[in-house]
Amino acid sequence: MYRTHTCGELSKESVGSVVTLAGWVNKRRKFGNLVFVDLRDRYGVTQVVFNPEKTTEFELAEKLKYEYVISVTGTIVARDEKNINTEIGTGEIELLASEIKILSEADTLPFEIFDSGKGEEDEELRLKYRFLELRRERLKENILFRAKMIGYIRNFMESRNFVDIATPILTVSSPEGARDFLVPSRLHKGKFYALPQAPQQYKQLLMVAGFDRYYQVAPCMRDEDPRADRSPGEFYQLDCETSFMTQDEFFTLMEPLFVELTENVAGKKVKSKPFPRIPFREVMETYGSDRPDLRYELKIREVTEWAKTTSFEVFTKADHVRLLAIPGGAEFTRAEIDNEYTDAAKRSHAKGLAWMKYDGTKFDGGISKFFTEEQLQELVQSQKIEAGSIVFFVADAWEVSCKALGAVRDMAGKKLQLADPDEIAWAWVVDFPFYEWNEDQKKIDFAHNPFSMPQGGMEALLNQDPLTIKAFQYDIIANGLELSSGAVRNKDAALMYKAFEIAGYGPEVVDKKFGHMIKAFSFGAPPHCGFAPGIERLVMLLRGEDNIRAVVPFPKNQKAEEPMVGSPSEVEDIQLKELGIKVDLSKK
RNA sequence: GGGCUGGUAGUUCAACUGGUUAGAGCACUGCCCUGUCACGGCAGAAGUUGCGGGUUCGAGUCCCGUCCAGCCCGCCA
Repeated sequence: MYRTHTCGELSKESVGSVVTLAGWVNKRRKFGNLVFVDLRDRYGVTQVVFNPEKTTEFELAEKLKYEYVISVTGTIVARDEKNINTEIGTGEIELLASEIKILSEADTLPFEIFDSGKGEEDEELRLKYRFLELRRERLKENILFRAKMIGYIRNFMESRNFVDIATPILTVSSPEGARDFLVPSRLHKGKFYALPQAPQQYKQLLMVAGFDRYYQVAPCMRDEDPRADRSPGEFYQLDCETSFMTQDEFFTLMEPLFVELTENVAGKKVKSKPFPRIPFREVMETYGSDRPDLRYELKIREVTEWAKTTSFEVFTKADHVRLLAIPGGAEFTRAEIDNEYTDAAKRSHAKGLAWMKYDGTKFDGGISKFFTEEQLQELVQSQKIEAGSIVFFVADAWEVSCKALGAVRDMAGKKLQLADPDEIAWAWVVDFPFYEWNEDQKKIDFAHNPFSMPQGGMEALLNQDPLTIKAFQYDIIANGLELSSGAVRNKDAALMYKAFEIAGYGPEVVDKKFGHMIKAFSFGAPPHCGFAPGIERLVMLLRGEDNIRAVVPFPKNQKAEEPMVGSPSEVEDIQLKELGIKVDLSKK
């Protein structure tokens, strides 16, 4: 028998019993005639003591090195009062060893498992030895949390009559959306399957089929470049869809899941219940982002009217002038303002970032000299500027004036540590625009999913300025992350043809691309809506991680490679031949 | 595809304006140690400073090129 107990479960109650533990040598402390080993497994750490008077295998114990795998039999003894270790769960006892088996030796490690809290090793190295990094506490806990969370989600979904249905992995390529991963077909040379970017069409077909409530922890594959919060290549979604529910009913159905995950699984606080439902336009104008961190206030305000009364040309000529006053920001240095905040604003396409500081009686620095005393006092009164604030301005088109200050808001929130790490501020963003103006092609485009239901239906499509039509399209956001988009779907053929017509697509295009969907909808389709929160983002959010690779067991690097197994790789010529594929690596 | 930051021992970092033999912690090797828990002590081994070229009496440090990594933009609901 390799073990009778795990390294995390023994306590004072077990004193006197003979047990066998197995695990890895986490730490080892040698004295001449006494060896201590911290034995680690998935469940915890137990101290093992080797005393030459109690074991005939002391020489073996002296050979133990980091990460050897051993099995030790001995007696559980209580530690003396002064030797109790309160840092570990099993700190009141130790295993006095009599017998030891070395199950596996370990080479010198590329990095230490026991985390001494210094800097992090190069990520390339950690990915190459991911199986070692996964032994570390933080990563191990993230992976265990992920499993626990998915288990909780399944229970929640099942208890509400959702049915777990698997949809195809080998499916069909579609030109819109993200770039597809392709899989060549052997039986149909020259043809390709595509890996699903999301099971969007299948889940709608399941609604037509009458399954009523569907869910799946679904793998999604997209061949796009990664970001810190975006996995290269593949990720998972809690994909779900419901029939016969309005948008508000759907929110009410799903909200408890996020509350419970926050409170029961992660042990954190939910900032506001029920979750705020903020229209897109309002969230943009107030926070400068469609996924703001709502744990802190810092609201952007429009001051275009005030700006017109000044003689500062940058302001009087602009379509929109907005400001963001940051209490405490008067402390910002010139270098911070110029390099960090201005840079953030410019990345959001602002031409510049104007600022001035307010000490409670007067404004100083930046653009303050362009305004009269009366104009400044009016600003203090109307915007309730607090003493010690810095006031940032962006004068530009609507979107830029919002987004640039949103980027400034993000940076201030991070630098001033305005967010409580133990709090999750959930919210629904609703009323996304159905269409948007494509400046490059000078035409109207779908803003998001063309299958969303336009608010106002056919009436709106026929009579309203398309750019003012809203969709039953929503996001669930938290702490600056977008967890998911979702929508009430458009299941009406006439509505769909009209919606596409406005975006410049004739019925033949719709039929070619989506004929199978329209056909399905023509045989009795229930009204339906859903969403698909990202699993990795949920874990990141609930664990407070800011890199997606910290919550994925075997992630790909920035170039979408997996250094450990060496994917992607070349394949045998015979494999290519079977597929009728020739590789041409010449440029262009 | 573009921008920013970085690349020094197995690893994490240091080396002031160019200046002796490139240092330290952890890991590794050997020895000492019976109550440690980031144990301690003594000794030791460990480096093509990413790579190539240049400037210089002298380059880890300056210049040019190149490769690699992370983050950001593009892209991605």
